[in-house]
Amino acid sequence: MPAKGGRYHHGDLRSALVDAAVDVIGERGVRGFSLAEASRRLGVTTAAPYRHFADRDELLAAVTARALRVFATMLASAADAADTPARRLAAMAGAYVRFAAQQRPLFDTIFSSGLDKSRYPELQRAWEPVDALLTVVLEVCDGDAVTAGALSDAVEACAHGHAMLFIDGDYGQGPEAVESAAAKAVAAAQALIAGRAALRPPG
Amino acid sequence: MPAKGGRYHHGDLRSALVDAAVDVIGERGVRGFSLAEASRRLGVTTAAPYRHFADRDELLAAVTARALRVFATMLASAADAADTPARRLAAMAGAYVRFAAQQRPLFDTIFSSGLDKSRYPELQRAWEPVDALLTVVLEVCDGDAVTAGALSDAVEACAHGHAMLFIDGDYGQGPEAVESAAAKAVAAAQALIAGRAALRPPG
DNA sequence: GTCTATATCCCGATAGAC
DNA sequence: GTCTATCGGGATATAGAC
Repeated sequence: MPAKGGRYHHGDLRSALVDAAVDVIGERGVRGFSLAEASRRLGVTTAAPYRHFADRDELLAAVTARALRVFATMLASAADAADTPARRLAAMAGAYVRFAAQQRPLFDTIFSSGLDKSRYPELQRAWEPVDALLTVVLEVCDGDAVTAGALSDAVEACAHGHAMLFIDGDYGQGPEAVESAAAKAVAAAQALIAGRAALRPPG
Repeated sequence: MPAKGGRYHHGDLRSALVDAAVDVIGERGVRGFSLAEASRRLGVTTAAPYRHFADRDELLAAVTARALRVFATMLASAADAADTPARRLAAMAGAYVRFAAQQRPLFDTIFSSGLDKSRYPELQRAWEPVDALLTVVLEVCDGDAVTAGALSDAVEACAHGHAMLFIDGDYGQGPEAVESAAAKAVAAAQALIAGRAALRPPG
C-alpha cells in the first residue's frame, strides 16, 4: 500500500503494476486500460513503469501470462475432481465458464487484449499448460487422434461460446446465472462426446 | 466520393460515415476506431459528424445495426438452402463462422464494440431477426421447448466459439481455413443434435 | 450542413535530476 | 528506482461563422 501521495519504494512495483492493471481492466475493460491510470493508482508517476516494462504492451503481456496461469489452475483442479476422462473433459468446460465469470478481467485480457501473441514468446509458453489439459480427449476417444482432435476443438469452441454468451448477459447475471451457464457448457460437452461420431472430418 | 481536400456535399454523410467506420474498424479494430479518423477519410472535419450523430457511440450503434442486418441475411440464406430442420440449423452454424471470417469488421463490431446494448433500443430491435432464426430448433426437437432451448444455446455457443477460434488464428488463415472452420461448426451442430438428449437440464 | 477554431483531456514516451 | 518536467500526438466535443 503506497502512502497517499507518498512515494512508492517497496521494491516490487513490477508486480504491483500487474495487480493494478487487473483492477483497471476490471473497471474499464481491456480497451480502457492505460499505463498512466495503473501508475496513478499506485501513487507513482507515469514514468516509473518504464523501469520495469519496455512499453504498455509488455505490461499487458505480463497480465496475460498471469491470467493464463490462473486459468490453467482452475481447469486442472476441475479435471482432477472428476473420475473418468469424459467427466474430466466436461468438468473443464464448466470450469472454463466459471473462470470467465469469476475472473472476468483475466478472461478479457487473455482473449481481448489484441496483443500479437507471436511477438511474445512468454505468452506462447503460458498457453502450453492450458493446451496440454485438453489432451484428455485422447483417452475419451480411446486413442483415436482424428476424432480426438475434432472433439477437442468442438468442446473448446463450445465452452468459449458459452463463456462469451454469459459475459454478454444472455444468460442473466448473478451467481445462479454462472452456475446455469456452466451447467450448459458441461451438458454441451457431454452431448458432443455422445455425438462425437458426427465430428469426424468428411471422408 | 469526396473531392480530395474538397467539401463533402452529397447529402448522405450519415451513411458515408457508417461506411467509413467499417473501413476503419477493418484496419484498426473496434478499439482503434474514432470519429476523427472516419471523418478524415471522408474529407470532412471532425465537427461534421455531430450533425448526424449525438456522439461517437451513436455512430458505433449504427454500424452495429447494419452489421446485424447483414448477419441475419447470411444466416437466413444459408438456412433456406437446406432441406430439413436439422440441416438448416447446422447450415446456420456454418454461416455463422463464414460471416465472422468474411465480414470480420462487422463481426467484431457486433461482439466487441463494448456498447451497452440496453441503452440502444435500435440494437435490441436489430437482434430480433437473428434470434428468430434460431427458432428452427423447435422443429428439430419436435416442439419440445425445453430441449429446443438448450439445443439452441448450445449450437449458438458452439458456432460462436468456432468463429472466435478461427479469428484468433487457431485454425490457420486463408479461404481453406475458413471452410475448415465452418465445416467444424457444422459437424459440431450435428453432433449436438445427435446428442441432444444429454442437453436437457438436470431433472 | 459543413467549416474554422478552440477548449479540454488523456495517453505514451523520453531526458535528466536526485 | 522513482521523480520532475515536458514533448508530441490524438480524441471528443462545442461555439459561432458561412
